[in-house]
Amino acid sequence: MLDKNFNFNEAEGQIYEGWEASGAFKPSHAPGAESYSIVIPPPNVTGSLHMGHALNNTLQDILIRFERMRGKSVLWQPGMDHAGIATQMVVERQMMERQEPKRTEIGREAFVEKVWAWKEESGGTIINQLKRLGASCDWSRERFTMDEGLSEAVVKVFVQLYKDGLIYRDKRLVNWDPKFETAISDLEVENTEVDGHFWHFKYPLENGETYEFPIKHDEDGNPTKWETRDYISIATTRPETMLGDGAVAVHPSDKRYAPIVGKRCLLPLADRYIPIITDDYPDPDFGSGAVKITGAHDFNDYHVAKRHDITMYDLMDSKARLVDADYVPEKYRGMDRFDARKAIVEDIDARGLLIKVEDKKIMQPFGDRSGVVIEPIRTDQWYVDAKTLAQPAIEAVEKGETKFVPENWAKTYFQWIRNIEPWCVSRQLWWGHRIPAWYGPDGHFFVAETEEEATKLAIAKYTSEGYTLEDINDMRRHEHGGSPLLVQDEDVLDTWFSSALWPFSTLGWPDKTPELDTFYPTSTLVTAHDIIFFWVARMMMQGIHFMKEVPFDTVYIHALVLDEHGQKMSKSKGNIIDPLILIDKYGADALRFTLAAQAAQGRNIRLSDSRVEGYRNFGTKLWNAARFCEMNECKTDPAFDPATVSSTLNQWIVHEANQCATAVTRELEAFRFNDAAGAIYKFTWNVFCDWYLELAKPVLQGEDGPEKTETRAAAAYALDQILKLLHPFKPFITEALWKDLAARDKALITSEWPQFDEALKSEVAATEMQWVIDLISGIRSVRQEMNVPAGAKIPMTLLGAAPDKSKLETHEQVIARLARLSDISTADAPPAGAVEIVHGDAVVALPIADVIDIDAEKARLQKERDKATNEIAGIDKKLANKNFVDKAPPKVVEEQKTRRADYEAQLEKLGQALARLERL
RNA sequence: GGGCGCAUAGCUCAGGGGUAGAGCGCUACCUUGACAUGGUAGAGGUCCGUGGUUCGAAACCACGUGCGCCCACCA
Repeated sequence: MLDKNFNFNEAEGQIYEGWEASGAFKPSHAPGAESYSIVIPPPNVTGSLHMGHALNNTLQDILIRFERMRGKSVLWQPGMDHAGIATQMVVERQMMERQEPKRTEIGREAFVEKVWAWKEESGGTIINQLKRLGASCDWSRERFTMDEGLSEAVVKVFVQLYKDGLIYRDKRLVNWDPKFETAISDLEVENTEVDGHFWHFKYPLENGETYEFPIKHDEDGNPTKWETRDYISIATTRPETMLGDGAVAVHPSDKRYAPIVGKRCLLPLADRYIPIITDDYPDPDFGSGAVKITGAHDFNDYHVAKRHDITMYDLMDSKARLVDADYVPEKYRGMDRFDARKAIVEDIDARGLLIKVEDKKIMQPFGDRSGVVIEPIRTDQWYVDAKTLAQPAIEAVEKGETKFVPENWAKTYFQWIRNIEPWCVSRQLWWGHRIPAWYGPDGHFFVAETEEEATKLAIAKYTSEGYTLEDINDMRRHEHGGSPLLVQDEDVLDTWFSSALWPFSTLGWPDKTPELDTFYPTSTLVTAHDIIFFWVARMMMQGIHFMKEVPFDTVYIHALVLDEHGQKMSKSKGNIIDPLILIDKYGADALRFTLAAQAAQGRNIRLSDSRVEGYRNFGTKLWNAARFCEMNECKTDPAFDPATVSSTLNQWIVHEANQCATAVTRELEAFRFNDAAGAIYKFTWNVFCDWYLELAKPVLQGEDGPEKTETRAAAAYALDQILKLLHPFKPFITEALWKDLAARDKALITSEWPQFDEALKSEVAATEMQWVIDLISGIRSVRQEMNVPAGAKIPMTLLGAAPDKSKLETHEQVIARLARLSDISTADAPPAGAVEIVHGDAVVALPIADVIDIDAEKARLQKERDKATNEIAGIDKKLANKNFVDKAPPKVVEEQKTRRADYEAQLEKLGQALARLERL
């Protein structure tokens, strides 16, 4: 006997272990089975489960369980990401807390070892959390981006792209994170508007030259007043970079500055002279119209400097301190950039060259992980030629080889990928895939899979340049102690470089494995829109380049999970809802169902506790329905054939279950998780529990016989259908019930998904049962309105034609029970003093004269009559419209006519009932 | 500056050319033998505004208003 409630805390773990132990999570490889695969978006090894993961993995698990039950050979490939910066940060922080020596003190090797140790010890908490959620990944295939196989793939890809000319080394301006002292890609920079200042400086002209600068204009913009200036006015939001100015630029059309173009001005503090040049970049209407050009510290200026061959002065070191260089005045050397800013403004002011300071909102770049201001710095880095790789990735989506769902997200994808910039992939970190490039003498470098390979390349290269082997050996022993000929690049690759390979690297590439054969391209990628650029686009590029096929058929983009006020959850806001707390409180099933039920396409999800509670209650409802079935010995009967049931009630539930299966299947196929969840919810609660079980009670609790036997089997059948259809959403409770209710040869997780079956349809039964349900509802409604005590039983008389009378007869017992009737009769004329309900073609009379309030009853009937009259008026208006009758589809016109007739009939009966009341 | 999205019940949100929906909340009644984590019955809506398309618009289109988000080098 089942307990009164599902003890999910106790059961979930056991059930999960049972699944895993049975091998249910592995692909079936059943002969002839279609394959279906999903690669998990690998969570950071440092991570713990947040609500975004919960949603993401719930949806994946729903698809996986659905397809598994549909008989496909299913692989959900799990794994984790080494998350370069994030992990390095975590371990360094930990070392600091333990007051251990710093990373730089213990050296690279020791540090990397520590990270691995940390990973073994506490990395991957999230895997266990995913298991608590019920994720049915094939854990035997778990991968890690830094494990041997995947690292091999990374090296192969890097070398191949290099050979293809799609990876190159370049010195250019890059986004530099001074906290982590590494380059980062454009995507890792977050531009945020902050309060800043706009400083206006005077740069004095060389040799005290002067010019007339217009300061007033008439309506037509012609200057009316001039002043004599011996300087050019520039404005900047970043005064500290002025030391690196190589020029001042104005727009060629800017007449104000025409007299001084080509001349030079003094760069204050630096005491250098720099040219005044023209370029299209300055906007004459902004600021003073003159822009200082700092080629080495600003992306715009960089391009201007390149165009005009203007000297770039590198001002900052890796920590964004001013460098020790002859072009930096001694005073500022070694100063932090912000200290330098302050000092420079003061010094400019002291020289009388500060015109004014304005407050100004400025867009400032921040490192997405470090949170510090990003500094554009010139460095040597490795770049991927993303533009070339992007081409086929664009075409693949254009041609529909990969589809976005909702398709709108394809626009976002296109917008970015069509304007893609070179991707900086090198990071000055220690935790990650080391770049397979080796440097040798004379500035040569060699890209190869191994040092041995690189050495061969080097020897060939140096030999070709005329060096003898002996020379090379000399070079090898160049320094005392024998420095090696080649030194490997110190840098590692961007984490996303390895995650871009995830769909094929996890399946065994570069080896030709059966898994690659079977499961690539993967079927569906489930992810949120915030990593379309970081991840989806890059997987598309790498997947197509290396596999010659797109990595997935469909990219399903789900919503972001927000808090109940619509705010993005974040630690700093303190509004994080921890999925594990919800799981403890309401069970994994409840959380999963909530997320699925709210996962409408193209919307954010606002999560609230009450919703989760509601869907936990749904589980309890199901549990108790099952308990009822158990108590009434509704056992699954293998010999039961739903197509041959004889009672209308059973035909109806079979029909409804079939309809529900069709709906759930259709909605899941279309990734409409919310509609799928809604369909099974309604069927379970509003059809099976509210009506079927109630209607079946008289039979189940009545005398033994064929009808009772059939009903028991039908109830068990319907319940089994529910368990199956609900299983992807609520795997634990359904599996528990499946196991408890009957001895089965298969666990629910591997049972067969209900398929639509034409033979199970029964519109006749559906119509008949709807009549019964409406009748009962109608009587209940009137009872309530007339304040008939809930416990009181009252008689009822039906006035109607033969078909209605026959229906009434069939279902007399349940109607009496559910509507609380003492006696049911039929008649041709209504009894006196009765409340009358118009029900289809019939009239239901409840002779409760002694309890009814005549006026209230009149009011009720009048209200209904008014409603019917209004409806008829509305329909008449339509039907009177010639255009409507002519142009609307005949079906719609017919519909309106039928509706009108129905209301008309109702109106007539209501009129008669009112007339009878008048006579009382 | 470009791009995307959203305005429907008190709250959170589905839906979608003809008849307005869910969950939660609210009101009244009900400890009836599966379930009070429940049952029954209710109240509650100018579907943001304006114009257009259409026989018909809450739905489609345009504009407006308000609110989000993404991308972007205005110093």
